[in-house]
Amino acid sequence: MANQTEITILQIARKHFVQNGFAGARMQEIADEAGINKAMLHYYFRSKEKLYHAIVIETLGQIIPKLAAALKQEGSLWERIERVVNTYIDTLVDNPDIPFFIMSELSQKRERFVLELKQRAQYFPAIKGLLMQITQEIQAGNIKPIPPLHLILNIMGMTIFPFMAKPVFCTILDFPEQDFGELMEERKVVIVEFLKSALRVD
Amino acid sequence: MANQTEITILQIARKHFVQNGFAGARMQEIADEAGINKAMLHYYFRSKEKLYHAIVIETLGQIIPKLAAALKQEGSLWERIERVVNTYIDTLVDNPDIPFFIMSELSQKRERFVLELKQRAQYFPAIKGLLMQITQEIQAGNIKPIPPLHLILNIMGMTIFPFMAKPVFCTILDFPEQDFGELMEERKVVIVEFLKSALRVD
DNA sequence: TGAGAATTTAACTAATCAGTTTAACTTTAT
DNA sequence: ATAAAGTTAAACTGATTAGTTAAATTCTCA
Repeated sequence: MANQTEITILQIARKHFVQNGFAGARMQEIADEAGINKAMLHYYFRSKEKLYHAIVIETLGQIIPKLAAALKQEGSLWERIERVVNTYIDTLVDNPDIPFFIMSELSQKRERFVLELKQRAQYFPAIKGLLMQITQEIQAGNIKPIPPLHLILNIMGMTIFPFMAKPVFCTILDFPEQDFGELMEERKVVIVEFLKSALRVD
Repeated sequence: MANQTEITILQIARKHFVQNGFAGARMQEIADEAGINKAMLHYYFRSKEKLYHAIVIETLGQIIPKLAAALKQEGSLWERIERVVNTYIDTLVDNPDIPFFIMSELSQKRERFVLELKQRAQYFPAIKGLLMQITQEIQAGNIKPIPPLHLILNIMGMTIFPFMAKPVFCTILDFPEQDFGELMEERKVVIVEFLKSALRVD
């Protein structure tokens, strides 16, 4: 179906944009690898710029709704944190080039990307809800005091960063790349336990 | 002096390569902004590829020796961790485009970059020393057991990730970008306290 | 002072690539 | 069946850009 073709194109094109940058990606090569020709590629997406933008939309669509769902569901602070960590890790194990694409967006089209984020502000209350829940738990004396923004940065950093650092990490520490997915699975437990230990009250 | 000119060119060129990718960066624009002309730019660096490579060398030189020094110095595990965290944060506050440049390297020239890292293997024993020290402290019962690789990922993630996520973080959480440096200064303390709390034994 | 290095300007080249066009062929739905 | 939409191949265009060259000017320092 056309729809399936479009999805294939978007996936392959994202790989090319990540590997070569916007200016370095070749419409001809994207078409070749997608099994269509250049005319068709323009027929579907009109221009390189519009193709790129379609990928931005697609990529945000792959992660923001899942994350918002994980945050919106009822549950204790720990259940929520666990869902967020698991959602990130599952998504990034399946789509390891997402962080690289977003970083290149932030490098090259920061303003436009931030605008795209703001248009999805509907999803953000979920994150602010998490912030509020952290504040409440601190006030109730259930977790150790910590500035909530720092806690959020800690959680996201521990969860997302390893996917970005994979090649450097594996090189410097002689860690085999094929075992990396397994290590990330371990992290689902390790991170939550680490957080619980860091935040438990005396 | 020629040397100062070269350093200026490298700084400006890195900015252009980050903002536009390798293929998208323009030798003419780099020359213009560096206050020289295109002929001079080629006179200094011979080609775009060699200029790019010079930036890789320069960038690695800005971070690896500092980090190795922070790790090599004598001291307790906590003194070392504190030095590493402070070194990263200071370097990244001063050079916020380094993470973006390295990510683009990892996206576009992963193999070559990994090779470049391996050539600096002399610096890595310092990191393995940290790993060993963690293992020893666990065995001595001074800190809570945790797989050392995960602990390293936690430290690096909490420290480095915020610099990568800055625009997303500030947008989603309505945090003013001009206060970001201050927040990172806070993190020097917050991260170490968080680690101590997470690793303290009952 | 004088030679060699550093720097500028401007024009040139060879190659590349996004996007268009045309003309033919195939599939799909009515 | 037939019209419309989907698809292909190939050639073309217009624009851009890395790298070169040559001729002139300025700087450096021995």
